[in-house]
Parts: sequence; C-alpha cells; structure tokens
Amino acid sequence: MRCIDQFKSAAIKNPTLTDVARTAGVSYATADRVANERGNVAQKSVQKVKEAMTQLGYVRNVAAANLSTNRIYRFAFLIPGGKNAFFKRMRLHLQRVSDVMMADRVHIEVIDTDAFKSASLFEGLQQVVASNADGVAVVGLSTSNLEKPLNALRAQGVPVVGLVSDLPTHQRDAYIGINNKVAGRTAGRLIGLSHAGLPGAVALLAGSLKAQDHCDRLMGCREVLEADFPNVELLPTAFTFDDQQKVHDAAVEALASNDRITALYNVGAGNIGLLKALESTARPARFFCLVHELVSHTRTALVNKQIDVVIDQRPDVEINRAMTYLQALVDNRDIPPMQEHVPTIYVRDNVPSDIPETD
Amino acid sequence: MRCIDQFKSAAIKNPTLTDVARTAGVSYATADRVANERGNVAQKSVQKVKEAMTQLGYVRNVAAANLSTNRIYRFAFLIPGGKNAFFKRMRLHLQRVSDVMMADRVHIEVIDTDAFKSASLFEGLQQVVASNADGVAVVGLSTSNLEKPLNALRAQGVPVVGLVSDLPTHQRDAYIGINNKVAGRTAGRLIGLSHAGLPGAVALLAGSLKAQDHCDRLMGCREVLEADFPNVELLPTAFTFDDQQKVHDAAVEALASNDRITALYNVGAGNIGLLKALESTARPARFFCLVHELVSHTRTALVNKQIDVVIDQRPDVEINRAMTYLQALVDNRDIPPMQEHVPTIYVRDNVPSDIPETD
DNA sequence: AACAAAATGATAGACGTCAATCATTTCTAG
DNA sequence: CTAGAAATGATTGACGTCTATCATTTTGTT
Repeated sequence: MRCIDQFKSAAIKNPTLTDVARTAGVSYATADRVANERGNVAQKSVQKVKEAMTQLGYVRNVAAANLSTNRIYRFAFLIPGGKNAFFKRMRLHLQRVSDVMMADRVHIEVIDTDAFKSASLFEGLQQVVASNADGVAVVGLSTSNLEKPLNALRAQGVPVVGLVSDLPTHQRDAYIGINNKVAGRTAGRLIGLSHAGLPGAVALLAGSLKAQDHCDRLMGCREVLEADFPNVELLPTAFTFDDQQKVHDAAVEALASNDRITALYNVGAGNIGLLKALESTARPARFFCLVHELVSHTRTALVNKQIDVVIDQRPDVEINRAMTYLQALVDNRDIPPMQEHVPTIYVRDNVPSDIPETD
Repeated sequence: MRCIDQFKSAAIKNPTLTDVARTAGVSYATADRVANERGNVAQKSVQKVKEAMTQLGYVRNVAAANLSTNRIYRFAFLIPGGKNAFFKRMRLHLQRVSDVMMADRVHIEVIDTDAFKSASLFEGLQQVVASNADGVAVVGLSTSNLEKPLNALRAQGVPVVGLVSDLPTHQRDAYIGINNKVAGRTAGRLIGLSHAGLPGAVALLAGSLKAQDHCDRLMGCREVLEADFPNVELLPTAFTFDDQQKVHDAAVEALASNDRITALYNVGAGNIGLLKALESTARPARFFCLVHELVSHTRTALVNKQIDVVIDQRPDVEINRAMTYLQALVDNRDIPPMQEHVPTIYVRDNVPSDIPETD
C-alpha cells in the first residue's frame, strides 16, 4: 500500500540497520544499541537513530534476527484429553498445523489435561514451567485456581493465552474464544425466529450450572426469548452433566411429557445421546433443534435433518489465532488485525464438507 | 506433536542441510544439489540424501533461505474500486494487514479496477505483468476474457489466486471465495425456517442475471424453498442492477403490491436503498428480511431490527487466505490446513462489534 | 587540568541457506 | 586403456541481525 512507487521499480530493498546507522550519522554499534535497548547511549543519539528509522521506514527483519539467535518457538497447548469430540477436533487441527509450522521453526507440544480436574491442569502447567516453553495456551477451568503456575510463567516472560474458557484477566495476556452469552443469545434468536410468531415451548438441556459457559449460554438464550419472543415459553432446564445417557433420557422425557414442545436446545455436550433420542422418539410436527459444536456426528445429523442448527466455536480458527497471538507476544510485535471471534451458525446448507472424523 | 521428547530437553535444534549431508555420507554441495534440484547428481546419491532428510526430519529453514536470496514478496491485489462498501471493507483490511506484513518482507500493492469493466481488469493485469510481482490476487469478472495476461503471469511462474469471483479453473492456481449457490441455499433455508410451516411469499431482488454470483444465489435459494418449504411462494425476481434507487423502488413496490409478502431477500448490492424503503414503508406483521455482506450500514440495520439476517463473505478472512496461499505457492510449500470457506450467518446477536465504517 | 565515567566506533563470528567456482574423483563409451 | 563426460567435494561470500570485545573519543566532575 505504502510502497506502490517502489513496487513498480524492479528492485526493492528494505532498509537495514546499517542504512539506519548511516543516515543517522552514527556507527552500526550505536544504532544496534538503540534498536535493542542495550543502554549506554546518549539521548541525542537515540533521537537521531529513531528519526532515521522512521524516515527510512526501517522494519526489523525478523527472519534474520531469528536466524542469528537460532530462535525456535516452543509453544505448549493444554487441552482436555479424552473422548470429547470438540477437543478431539481441536487436537487434530493442532497436529496438522504443527507439521506445517515446523518450517517456521515453531514446535508444538500438546499436553492432555483431565477435562474437569483442577489438579490435572495445575500439574500440566507446572510441567510447562519446567519445560521452558516460549508460550502457552490453556483451556482453563473457571473453578480452578491456577494463579501460581500462571504467574510463574508470566514472571519468566512466557505469554499465556486463554483458550475456549477464559482465565482471570490479570493472569493471561489474551483470551481466544467465543463469548458464551453471545452464543446463547444467538441460539435464542434463531429459536425465536423459527416460531414465526406462533406459540411454542423450548426444552433446554445443559451440563451443569457449575460450568460458566453453560450458564452464560442459558442466560443469553433466556434474555433474547423473554425480550423479543414472548410467544415462546422456556421450559425448566434439564441438567445432564454432559453425559450421553443422561442427555438421551432428558431428551426423551422432554419430547414425551410436553406435547406443546416446539424446540430443543442443548447448551452442553453429549449430543450423541440426543441424536439417539431423536431417532427413537416421535417428533412434534413443528420442531426446531439446536446444538453446539460441529463435529462429525452433529454434522451428519444436520445434513440428515435431525437437527436444524449447529452453533460452532471454530476450534481451528481459535488454534490459529492462539498461535498468531503467541508469536506476536513472543516477538513483541503488533498483533495482526483480526475481526472479533463470534459463534458461527451452521445450517445444513452452509456446513463445511471437510469436518474430519473424530470418533 | 512429533517432538515432545526434544521439547522437554532444554536445547532443541532443527537439523540443517549440513547435518543431512553428514548422515547421508555426501558433501554439503551434493546435498544442496539434491535439495535445490540443481541436477547432475547420481540417482543413488539422491536416494541417500532424501533418506537422510526423512530420517532426520529435515525442514528447510525458510527464514534463512529468504535471507540469503534477499527474498521479498510482492503481491498485487486487483480489487474493484469505487463506493461499493464490501470492497471498501476488503481494501481497508488489506491496508491494515499490509502494515503488519512489512515485518515479514511482504509488500502489497492494491490496484483499483473498474468493477464491471472487462477492459479495466485487463489493463490492471498487464500492469502487474510488467511490475514483476511475485503473486497476484484478482477479483475476476465472469464475462471477461483474461486468458492472455493470466497465462503470461503463470508462464512467468507467478501464482494467480481468484478472489470472490472465480476464474476459469485452468487460469488460476486457487480460488478464494464462497460458493454462491451455497449462500443462496443458506438464505433459502433461513427463510424457510422463519415461516414455521406457515404460508408465505418471498420477494427477491437481484442485480442482474448476467452476474454469475447472483444467478447462483437465486438458484440455491429457489432449490431449497421448492424442495423443503412448499408453503413458501417465490415471487418473481426484481432486477436492480445494484443501484440503490432501483433497489429502493423495487422494495417499496414489493411491499405495497403484495399483501401476502412475508420475506424479502436481496441477492445483490444496493442495500442502502432497501433500508430507506424499509424505513418509509409499512412492514407486514410477519416479515423476514435477509441481505448479503456485513458493512457498517447493514450491521446497523441488523442491530436496529430492520433486517434479520446478513449473510457475509468475510472479506478479511478471504484476504488472509489469499495471502497464505500466495506465500505457500511462491515458496513451493504445503498450504496450511484450513477449513472450507463458507458463507457466514449473522443475526443481531452474533454480529461482530468491530466492523469498520466504510461510508 | 586531570581523571573517571559515559558514550561511541570498529570489527568479527555465528546463524542456515543460496549461488557460485574450481578441483578432483568416478563413470562410460569407443 | 583412455578421453571425455558426469558426479562429487571443498570452499567462499552474501544476506541482516545478534552478541561480544576492545579501542577510542567525548563528557562531566572536581
């Protein structure tokens, strides 16, 4: 953009620190002292060098710098292990990206954590502290206190990025994830729209009120329906602890007990159970079904018209963003401009065809 | 992932070509000849070197390579100029990204083309051919024949990426953009869902049948409604040539003439005219309004409940992807894994808050 | 003016790759 | 067996930055 004139001419050359030193009228050593803040430089020299930098549009050549220091980026990702399809998808993407990132000297280690055990997270983090990583991304747990290891990391200058579930603001450098209240509101909006003003009743399934994200989603959904769709009644939430069997039973019960039911929204996980319930149970004539997270089985159900909408968090995008953030933080660079990460809505027509099998 | 063991130990080092040569039992020169395909190497040597590479997990250090060749990436983006808010947003993102990319030695030139003039595109491309860019991204035009300049570029080894509107498959290396039939189907699905089985009629506005993307969207929308929502009638399409005034008039007429109208879908541009019409005209009790492309005014209208859904192409994501593709193509690298780019659905709750003003 | 302290200059090796050159060895055909 | 071709080895400078050392100049203090 700023370089159209140069661009046209055959040879473009970025100014080097030597160029800066020359136009500033100082030696390379001094320019270097200024650039790398090594101190022992007179104010007026600092001034001269900085002016030369802006004048020439000097940009530090990160590649050369990394080469000279033999820089390698070692990033650790702490992600819940186990059978959860969403995190499986996340780990799969991480693995794929990892191969490509090798060329950029980015090494990735994935540490499986126990999804709901605070101790496991704590232990994983301590492992990272010891492994002298350059950056860490953590899927946190709102109930666990990770202050000590996180502060230890950040005291070492290791940036920490919260992933999917936020950490206390002062314990991390950035948060990459959706706003779950927004996700809930989005669900509420779509449920409301699907009623076209007709009366209806929504069955709600959630894991537990202890999960902050589930709470937020429920709240968002309720907010929108109460404000904009008084024709839609909210039935009491059933809690499933994200267990497939419990989800199944709750869905069957909801469908059977209330013949006014027109919509079902599962705020949490365990959708396989829900799908089984939908297969075996008669569905009302008017029925709108909405779940979270696009994985192979929810995708199939979407295409097969068992469910109508999937709200997805785009774990691949989140991983990419985490990586970008970590690199920028480590290099002390500007973070590239990126649009706010919001929940994605999939209906059966805009669903990507390349969702990997994770089962 | 593959390097957990190394990761744990304090010092990690990527193998260099010297290491490869050593374990292959050949000189650096020979290893280099293999790595850079310079020829004049015996088959068995090639074999030995390649084996050593896979054995050690050698990955070419792109940073060092680019440093030694003084590589600079010069990418040209041919994007329609003028007042169109969507392309304004695209150019704005390009500009922002450009600043950050300077650190990676990526220079970006944006060439404004005349949105609908084939000659302008042709001229712009010839300009690029002359400017010896390293890669080109073009917003094409289905009606124009760009075979000559495109082939000239690709003959020079300059990768060409089609953006937003596809080019003939054999004339480009990749296409970055949404599938417009999918976009239309998505619109149709949402319109259908919004009727909850009640009867309705959809007013359709489009620019012109000459625009391939508009055709595709109309077709997709019709497909879904006819197949899955027989209760929704499709009214004849009004053609607006993407002119605000014509869009306004068509919308007013549609709302006035047909009291059964329950939805309006503008397949094309000129939404400012539509918004004016919605402000001044009485809307039916049941009314679902859907448009394309999130820009400041459509975002405002979404939040203010004038429209219900915006289907967006995510120009920022498209730009980023184009950049990634071009870099990978130039470096002859693998393209990082990325999920299929599909149209994004925005309702007023999941709409990003940081859409820049482009008016 | 003398002296220490602060600032500056000059320079060199390392990082991994590319792109050369030139000498030497090995292979192949007649 | 030998000339010529093909293959290989050895080596070098450049790219831009970092890090270090050491010599020299300038500054400020008494």
